Amino acid sequence: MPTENLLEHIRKFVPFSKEEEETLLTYLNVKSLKKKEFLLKEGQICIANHFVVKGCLRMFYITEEGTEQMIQFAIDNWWMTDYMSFDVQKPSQFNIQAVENTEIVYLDKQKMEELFSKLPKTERYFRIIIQKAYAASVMRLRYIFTQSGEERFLHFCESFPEFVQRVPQYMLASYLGFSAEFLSKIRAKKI
Amino acid sequence: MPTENLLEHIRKFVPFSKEEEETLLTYLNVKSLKKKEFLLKEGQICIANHFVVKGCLRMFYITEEGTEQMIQFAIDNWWMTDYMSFDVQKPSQFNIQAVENTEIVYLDKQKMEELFSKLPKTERYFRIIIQKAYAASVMRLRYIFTQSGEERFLHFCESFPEFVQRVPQYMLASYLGFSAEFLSKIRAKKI
DNA sequence: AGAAAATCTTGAACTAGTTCAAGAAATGAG
DNA sequence: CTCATTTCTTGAACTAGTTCAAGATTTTCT
Repeated sequence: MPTENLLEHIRKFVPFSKEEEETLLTYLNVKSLKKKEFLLKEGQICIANHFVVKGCLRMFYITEEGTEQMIQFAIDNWWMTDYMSFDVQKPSQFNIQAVENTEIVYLDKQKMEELFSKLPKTERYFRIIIQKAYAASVMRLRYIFTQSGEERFLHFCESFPEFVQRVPQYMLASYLGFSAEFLSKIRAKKI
Repeated sequence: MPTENLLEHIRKFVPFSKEEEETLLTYLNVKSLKKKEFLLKEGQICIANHFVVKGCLRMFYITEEGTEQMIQFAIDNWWMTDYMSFDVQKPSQFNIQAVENTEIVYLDKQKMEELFSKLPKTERYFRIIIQKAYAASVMRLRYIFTQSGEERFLHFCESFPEFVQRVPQYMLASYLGFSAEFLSKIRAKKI
């Protein structure tokens, strides 16, 4: 049951009663995505918050030069949405796409608001996970400012060894803030 | 009354009754900081979340080369804390310091938790403002990845003209991700 | 299996931004 | 008003990482 993964994740942060969990379930939708399927395209309004049960999503945009710039990834047990667009329901500047076949549970904007008033504890859960995502984003800035491309790559390989195998190198290079060719040269040196 | 500024900010996002506002006030502390006074030093545990009523705070760290790297600023009506340290009460990797004489209202960790259970609506307020801060942080990454140093500077000047006068250039340069010398050269070209 | 699409590699020429050093200008404290 | 501190500027030498282009390898699809 995909929704069970989400409940388990929620329980780690906020305790719910059986009844509350039942109620929560009625707000959730489930979806299976094929590799390369889009959840959001630049210009569209982001209408849902997505929880990855199994698989991998990426958020990216296309630069003026026409290359893809990776912003973030979400793997098992991570939420992914464009809060900028989701919050005020304005067109998004990002794409969200499945990197591999992916199962998600999602909550759309309206249901999320209803859920917050019905079960205020869910708002606590999101306060906590968004706070953690924000803290991680600040740390990412720190790495980008301080470390060289090579250092960032080595550090990333140590921190997420499984992940490095899972996404194409050019996506990882872009996420780390350098060109695909440069990543190829780093690897040539190290192997 | 400095706390009145905060109440006004909160009201923009979540409506409170008079009684609730009274209760909220009892959790808040007020403090005046002299220019260069520290709220947090690297290695200390971050015990409070700070709301700037008037003035300016900066968050930064010292790189291996011994230079200051700016992470963010907070001016009037912004919250500032190191959520990484605040959340799990581990030593911080950042400094928070007043750039000019600054008045703040602050909530310490324990009071914040108490407040969340006493008035769940305050947790909604923080969910909203942290979500906005997170969205802004993602946009900042976008600018850093896509724009050249010069473009980022010009864009920043357009977006926050008053602010550019207010902080030393070397802090702004560091915040924008390049050296103080380079900012000096950009300005020489444009004026 | 075989063709097409996607991904990775390599080298050469290049550039945005750094580093160092030293002086000039502005601001602040007594 | 003056001395000390902080901030800003400028030029020259340098480097981390880019861009372009073309070929090699791997994966995917039928």
